[in-house]
Amino acid sequence: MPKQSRPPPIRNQLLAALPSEEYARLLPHLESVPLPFMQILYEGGETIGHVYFPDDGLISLLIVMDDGAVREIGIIGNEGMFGAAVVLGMKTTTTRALVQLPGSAKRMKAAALREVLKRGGALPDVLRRFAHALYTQVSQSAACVSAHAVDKRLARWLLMTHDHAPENKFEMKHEFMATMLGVTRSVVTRAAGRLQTEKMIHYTRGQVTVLDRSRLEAAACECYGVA
Amino acid sequence: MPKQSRPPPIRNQLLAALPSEEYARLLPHLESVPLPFMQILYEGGETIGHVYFPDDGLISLLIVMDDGAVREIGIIGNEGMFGAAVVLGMKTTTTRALVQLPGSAKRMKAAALREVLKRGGALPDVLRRFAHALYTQVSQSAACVSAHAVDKRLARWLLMTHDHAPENKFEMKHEFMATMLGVTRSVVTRAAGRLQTEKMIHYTRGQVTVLDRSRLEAAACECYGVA
DNA sequence: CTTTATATGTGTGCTGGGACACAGACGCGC
DNA sequence: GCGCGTCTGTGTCCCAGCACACATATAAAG
Repeated sequence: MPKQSRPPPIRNQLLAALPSEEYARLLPHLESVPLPFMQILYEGGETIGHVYFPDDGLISLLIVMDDGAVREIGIIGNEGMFGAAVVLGMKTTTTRALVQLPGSAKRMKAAALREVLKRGGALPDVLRRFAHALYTQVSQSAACVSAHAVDKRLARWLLMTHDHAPENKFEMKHEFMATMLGVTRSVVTRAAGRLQTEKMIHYTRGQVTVLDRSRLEAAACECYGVA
Repeated sequence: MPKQSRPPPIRNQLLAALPSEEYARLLPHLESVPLPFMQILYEGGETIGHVYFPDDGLISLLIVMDDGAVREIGIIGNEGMFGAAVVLGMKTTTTRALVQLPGSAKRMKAAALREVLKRGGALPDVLRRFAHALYTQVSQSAACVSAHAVDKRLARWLLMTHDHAPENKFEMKHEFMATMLGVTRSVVTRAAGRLQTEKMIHYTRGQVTVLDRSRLEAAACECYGVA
C-alpha cells in the first residue's frame, strides 16, 4: 500500500495564515515558480500580471529615478507578497521588483486574485494587513536613510537579508549593497571592512557570511526590528 | 419664503468621489472639526479614535526616532485622509500626525468607519486607492531624501505645501522646515536664501510667500509631481 | 520708545560620503 | 599554470551638511 502523502508545509506566511478550506480554494490558482537571483519581476509602471507569494528568497522593491539612479525602499520575503498594489485596487506597480536572494514563490494571476478577494473570507484581511506592514516598513526606511549613518544602515540591511537567507552565507557584492543603500561602492567597502575587522561578518568575492548576529544587531540602527 | 439652502460643496476629494446616496449615508457619522496650526492629532503608536478627511489645511505624517529626532514621511491634504491604517484593518497609527497648515476637516469614529466599510459600495475602493497613493508618496520620499540635495528638496516641499495653502503666503519657520527636511536650521536658511535671491520666494519672520511657482517647479526635484 | 523674545543671517571648522583612480587578489577558462 | 575578468582594498581630493557660536532684525509687549 502506497504511503499516504502529506501536503507540503505552506512556507509563505500569508498563505499559511488562511483557514485550510480557503487555502484549498486558492490552490488551483497558485503556480510554483523559481525566483532566480537578480531577476527583475517587474519594472516600475508595468501592469501587474501575477502577484508573488515567496516561499523563500527575497524580493527587493526599488524606485528608479529619472537619471537612472536606484534606491531600495522595501523588501519582501516569505512573510509577505509582491503585488500589494492589486489588493489596494491598482493594476500597476510603482516600483521595480528584483530578486535579491534566490528562492521560489507561489504566483497567481492578478485577475484571479481580484476575483478571489471579492468573495471575502480571511484573505482580504490578511493581505490588507500585509499592505499596512509594507507601508510601515517603507516609512521607517524613509526616516532611516536620512537619520542614520551608513555603518548602521549596512548592519541593518545585512540583518534583514540574513533573516531571509537559508544559511549564514549568501551571495552579495559590495557594488550591489552600495546600490541598495544609495551610496558608492567604496563607502560600502570601508563600512563592511569595519564590520569584518570587528568579526561580525566575513566576506570574499561576493560571499557574505554573518559571524555574530547579536553584535551585528547592536551595531545596527533602531530601524531593524520595526519591520 | 425662505431661500432654499443648497448643501455646501464637499471639499474633501475622497468624500466628493462617493455616489451621493452613499455620501448621504455617511453624513450622520461626520463631524466638522477645526485643524488648528501645529496641533498633534495623534502620536505614533496611539489607537486611532477618529479618522480625518481634511477640507483644507495640511496634515504632516512624522516618524519619531528613539533619540527624539523627527522625519516627515508624507503629507495629507484635502485629497486624502488621515487614518488609512484603519482601512487596512489596523487600530493604531505608526506615525505622528501634525497639522502643518491650519484648516478644517470632517472626522469620523474609527469604529463607524469599520462598520461602513463592511457594507461595501464605493467607499472601500476609494479609500484603498488612497492608501496606495499614500504608499507611493512615502516610497518616493524615501528615495528622494537619499538621492536629492536640500535645495531641490526644499523647493519640492514648498510646492507641496503651497498646493494646500489658500494663498501664496503661509506661516512657516525655517526651524520647522529644517525638521521636516531632516536637516539643520542653518542649512534651510542658506537654501531658502538662495531661493529668495532668485526671487522664487519671499519670507519674513515665519511668513513664506511663493512668488514664482513655475521657476520653483524647475528648481525642485522630479519627485514633485509623482504624488 | 524700550525691552525682550523670537526669527533669521552668517562665520568657522569638522566630517561623512562622493568621485575617481588605481592596485592587489582571487577565480575561472583555456 | 597563464591570462583575464571580476571583486575588493585604498588613496586623494572635494563638497554638502553638521555643530556651534554669535550677530542682527523684527514683532510684540510694556
